[in-house]
Amino acid sequence: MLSRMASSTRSVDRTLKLLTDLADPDQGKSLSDLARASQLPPSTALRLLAALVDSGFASRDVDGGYHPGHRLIQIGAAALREDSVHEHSGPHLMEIAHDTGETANLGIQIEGERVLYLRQVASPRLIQGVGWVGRSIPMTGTAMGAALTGDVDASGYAWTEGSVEPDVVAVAAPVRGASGGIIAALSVLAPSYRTDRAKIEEIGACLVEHCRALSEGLGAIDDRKAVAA
Amino acid sequence: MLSRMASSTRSVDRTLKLLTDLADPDQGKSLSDLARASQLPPSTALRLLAALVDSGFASRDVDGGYHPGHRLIQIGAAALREDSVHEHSGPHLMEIAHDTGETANLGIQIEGERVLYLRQVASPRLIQGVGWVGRSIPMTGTAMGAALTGDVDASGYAWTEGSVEPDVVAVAAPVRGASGGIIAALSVLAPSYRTDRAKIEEIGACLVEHCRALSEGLGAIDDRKAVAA
DNA sequence: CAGACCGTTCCATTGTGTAGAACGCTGCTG
DNA sequence: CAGCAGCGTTCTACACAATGGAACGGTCTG
Repeated sequence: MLSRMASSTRSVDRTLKLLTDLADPDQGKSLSDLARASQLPPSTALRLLAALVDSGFASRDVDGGYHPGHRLIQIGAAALREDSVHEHSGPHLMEIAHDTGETANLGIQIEGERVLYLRQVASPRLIQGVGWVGRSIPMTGTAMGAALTGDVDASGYAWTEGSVEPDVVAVAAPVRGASGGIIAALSVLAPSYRTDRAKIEEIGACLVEHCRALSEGLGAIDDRKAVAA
Repeated sequence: MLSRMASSTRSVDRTLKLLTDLADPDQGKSLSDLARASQLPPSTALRLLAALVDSGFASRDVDGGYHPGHRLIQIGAAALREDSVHEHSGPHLMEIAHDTGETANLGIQIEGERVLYLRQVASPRLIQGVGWVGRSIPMTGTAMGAALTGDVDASGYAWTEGSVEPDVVAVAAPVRGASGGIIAALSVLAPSYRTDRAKIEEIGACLVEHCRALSEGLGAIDDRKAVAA
């Protein structure tokens, strides 16, 4: 691993890595956890985390554990607000969740090879435990990934079974921006046992229709340049 | 300004400052703008920003301007998801906006002295231009601030006129967590000309009711410790 | 009680971050 | 058209900020 001859900014790179780990829901949040995840000596991790705490990017609870800080929440909220897709998808997601009775999601492509769940409206009747917002899944083999690459059937949607989780059907359709390119995807996740072929078609039609409306709204409003680069 | 003898982490502190400025909607986004805002020589700012870009925290558009990057969006989404207040306030905000016909907001206290707008549902009929999410206002003299400090009238809400913006009435009520402390506030913003005393009372009653329901939901679910510290 | 693991402080070493100088570029303005 | 101002960028020698090993006290386990 003698990589990174990029620009000689070790402490900064390390701190940003720590910051990323800090926001990762799957990670432990103790000093040693974070130090180990970043392959740093505890003393170094401690100092860098202290800098994050000083700046409000992290906070510590009484047990000494680290959490995302208020500044991170502030910046995140501001960044999301600048994302017009996120902004306008809200009502559509709610309608989709209502009409299909299943969980509706908004996803975008990040880092070229993954899908980030940006927003989620849970099935109205089902009290759903897991939230996927902020997590990412691979592009390949998933309905979201197919939709984001434009790999959809004649009706305009893609679907898979068991790709994200076992016994779950995923249906997805692409959202297009003002430039015509695909900038996001809407999807629905539903348990396999209550999802037959007819249901999938119904969901697909619903998604395609809402994606069309959402794309139209986005095209009319603004062309945010570097939002999903 | 000979402060910060804190812990000797200059480059990190500076980078985090740049990151904060980057997400500030009111700031210019060119290299010189950011360098000036942080009082840094351009060469230094360039290198630190390059580190942010390398890590995906920032991105550059074709003009050379800087923007929040995908990682920032990812982290922001994850951080917001961990905030149970944000999560559960959604339906309440929508109902409030629907029932009152005005814009409903969720705010929390940050840095001890300011109120951060975390979430907003615009008035259903009014196509509202400005979004306040991610921005902050002072505690003192605002309805949000009063609600967050518990400074409410007998009915359980606080209101002001013209404190955030001229000719706007603000009404706010506190949300309480499992520990009983105030962790957030819901508010409604309405133009003065269509808001008389009776309307304010109506809005106040609506807010208090929803805050009660929201607090109950939060108390029953989970006690997120350091979320508003 | 020994051992493991934790968070934290300290400090000599060194390598990373710093900022000034210099360059090419674009867009003003007299 | 020449002159100037401001931009983004590269390069470099120097100095100081960042590093991580060692050592300490605390808590938890077996």
